[in-house]
Amino acid sequence: MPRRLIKRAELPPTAIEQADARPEVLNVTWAGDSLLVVERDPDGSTRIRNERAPYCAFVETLIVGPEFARALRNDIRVHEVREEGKYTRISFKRRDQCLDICQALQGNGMPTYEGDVNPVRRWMTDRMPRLGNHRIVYLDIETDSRLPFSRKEEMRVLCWAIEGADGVRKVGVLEENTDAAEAQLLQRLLNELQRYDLIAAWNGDRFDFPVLQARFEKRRLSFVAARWLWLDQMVIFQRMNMMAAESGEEKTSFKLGDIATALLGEGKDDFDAAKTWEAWHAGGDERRRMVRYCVKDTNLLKRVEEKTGYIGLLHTLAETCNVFPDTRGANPTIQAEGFLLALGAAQGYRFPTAKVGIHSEKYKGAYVMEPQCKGITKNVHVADFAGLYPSIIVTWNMSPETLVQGELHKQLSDEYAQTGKVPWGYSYVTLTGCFFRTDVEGILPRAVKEVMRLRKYWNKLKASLPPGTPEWVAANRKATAYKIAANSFYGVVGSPLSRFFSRDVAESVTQAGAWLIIQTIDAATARGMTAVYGDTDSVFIAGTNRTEFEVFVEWCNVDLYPAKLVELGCPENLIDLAYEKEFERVVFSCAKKYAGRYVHFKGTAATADSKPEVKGLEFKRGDSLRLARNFQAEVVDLLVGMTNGGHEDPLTFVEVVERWQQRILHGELTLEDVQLSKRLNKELGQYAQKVKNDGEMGRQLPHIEIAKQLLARGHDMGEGVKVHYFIADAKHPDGPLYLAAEDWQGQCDRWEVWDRMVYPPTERLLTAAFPTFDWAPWGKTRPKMPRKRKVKEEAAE
DNA sequence: ACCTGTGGCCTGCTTC
DNA sequence: GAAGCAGGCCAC
Repeated sequence: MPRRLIKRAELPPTAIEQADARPEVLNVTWAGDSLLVVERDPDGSTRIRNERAPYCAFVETLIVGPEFARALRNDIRVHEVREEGKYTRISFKRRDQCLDICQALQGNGMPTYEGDVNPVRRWMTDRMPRLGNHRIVYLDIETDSRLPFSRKEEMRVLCWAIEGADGVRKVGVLEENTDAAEAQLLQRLLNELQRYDLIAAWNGDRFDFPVLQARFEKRRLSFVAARWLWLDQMVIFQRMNMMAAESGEEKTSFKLGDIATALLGEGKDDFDAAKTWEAWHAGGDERRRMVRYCVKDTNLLKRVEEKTGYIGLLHTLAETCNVFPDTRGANPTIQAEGFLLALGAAQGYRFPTAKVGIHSEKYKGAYVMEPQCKGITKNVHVADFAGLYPSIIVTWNMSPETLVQGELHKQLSDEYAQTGKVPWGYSYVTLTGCFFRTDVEGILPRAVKEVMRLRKYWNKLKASLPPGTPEWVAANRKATAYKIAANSFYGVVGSPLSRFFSRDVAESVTQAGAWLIIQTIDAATARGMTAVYGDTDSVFIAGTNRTEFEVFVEWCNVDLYPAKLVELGCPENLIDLAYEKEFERVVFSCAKKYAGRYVHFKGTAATADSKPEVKGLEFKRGDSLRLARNFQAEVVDLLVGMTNGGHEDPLTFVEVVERWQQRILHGELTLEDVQLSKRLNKELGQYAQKVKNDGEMGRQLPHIEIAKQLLARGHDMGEGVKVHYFIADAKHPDGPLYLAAEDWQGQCDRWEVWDRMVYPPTERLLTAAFPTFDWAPWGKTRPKMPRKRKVKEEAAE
């Protein structure tokens, strides 16, 4: 069996990607029964036009037959019936009628296709328009600080600042505290925005955009939101940065000031944003400072983009997936839907109408091995599967429509049980018992292959260009966009809310992966090596050397997998194990938590400034104490650091532990040292609240209780907000006392900070590295409380 | 039309 | 102190 079937990287991209002379489409929005289409002609003129919203469903031409087609044409709800080859398109006058008829046809055993597709997506899929080259503008506004966000309708806008990607800056300041002056201020903003197509603001979806919308309406300005794409730059930063963040410190805050400081080495202007009203009211220098602060913010937004290129990448992804680069277009489901519907349409394939209200049991996921080694383990070799899930999808030809179901599945299972051989024409997944037909290529494997082909094309082009040039950056973005798209397919198949959901397919993907790892571990063990760890797509092997392990990996690729996959009926083989790195030493705290230092990474020898690899430890977590992170970082450095590391005497670490213990119990502590940060992942009201057995309301988690307090003080405490707090007194008579960070007075519960928050994470790591040494005694610093007297004794007095 | 997935560790709260 | 639950964040 050939190891590689895809050799099409030389071919040019599809026609979709080639430049054309059609108008650029900047935005399409669904309003009532029409679509608002924003377009720009080659001469640069922009216009908004109305189109009838397309409400369509497809049926199979062969099944529907000419007579039923006639009946449909005579139905008053039907606008048009058109045969388009294999499928017949039925257009409806209203969306609810389209959905009703789909359900009725489905009930009568006539399958319908794509009947639930949103009209904007329908339009995009039918047209495959040329995505506009959106002119980007960064925006920030300052509003009356005396009002909370919940009263945005009454919240006067005090000033605005915009900066185009081209560097053009404009500012507007409220002249006087009157409605007329504000109307004038906002009208100027609207005029300036006409030159742009995409508006980016930090936290824009939760603040700037809704406030502006509310104020435009309040001041009765004529305003069509659909003219622009609205992009919350913070949301895409969070999404794209998730993959890149190195330490926990970077994750504690998504405030623009903190991000800019970390990224650009320069934060926001020194100005208290909670005092905008006072600053505006004072006028003069105070007011000018507020305006400067606002201008600086928009400039930071622009520079964050120049540094990260995330909006540029989003635009490329949007182009690739036939969606718009706004906040919504950053969702993987939206991207995958856009890509798959477009690919299906181009290849004459339509997807079944999505069923509503499916909810399903969770399915089994990846294989994670308990670490099999204690202490400091030397010379551990790591191999992983390249693009595991996409390659499984192609190798087994897994797709919702190639999955064998019902009676045939039973027949094939019986046949397999009797003969011990996978029936011809099908592939088999051992751990789920699912079969996939292999006589036709599934739409999902087809999509994965197309994405892989295009990724190769752009990578090859990138390699031919001088690094850093605009052409190189563009090719790099294209390649990255395709990689992201390829990885999102599996998640979308596993999501019950997506139209491509198939529990069996998703579980077969993960279980084929688990099976592959287990085969690999078994083979390594049979050769006398020791598998010490593995997670999803990786194996960690000790008791071998570099040459032997290289030979083993090659043998897996050339012999082991091909033979096993033929037995399972796989039509091709994209499975590829790659030797990634060797750890000189590695310490496992538990599954998903370890630290190690390299001998080499992908063949390149580690140098004195190579950083150790740290996974999952509190050092990497944004919700741990800074003191806990710094303490653990020092211990990690002594354990596995390149220049300071390599210590193997526990007493070296005892000194460090005692120094940190003294510092925390007696030294100076700042708020930043001891505060915890946790996100609100729901609206405050959505959190479960229990009633205790005694009838009182139970306590909620500290960050939720604190968030309620802050809300009462007028802070915005919506979903996504990070709550900062600290432990003031763990032994307070009314139960543990947590306080909001803003209530910091320089005091906290030092014993609690050390015993419960700072020491345990590192204690676990030390115990993992030196299992025979007792690390517990350093963790009990709180003095014993005088024993509480029993109520009886008290009463007797 | 809020919404990619599962596996795993850990904390805080309540009850037994 | 153990067990069960909610919730957050991380590995993949």
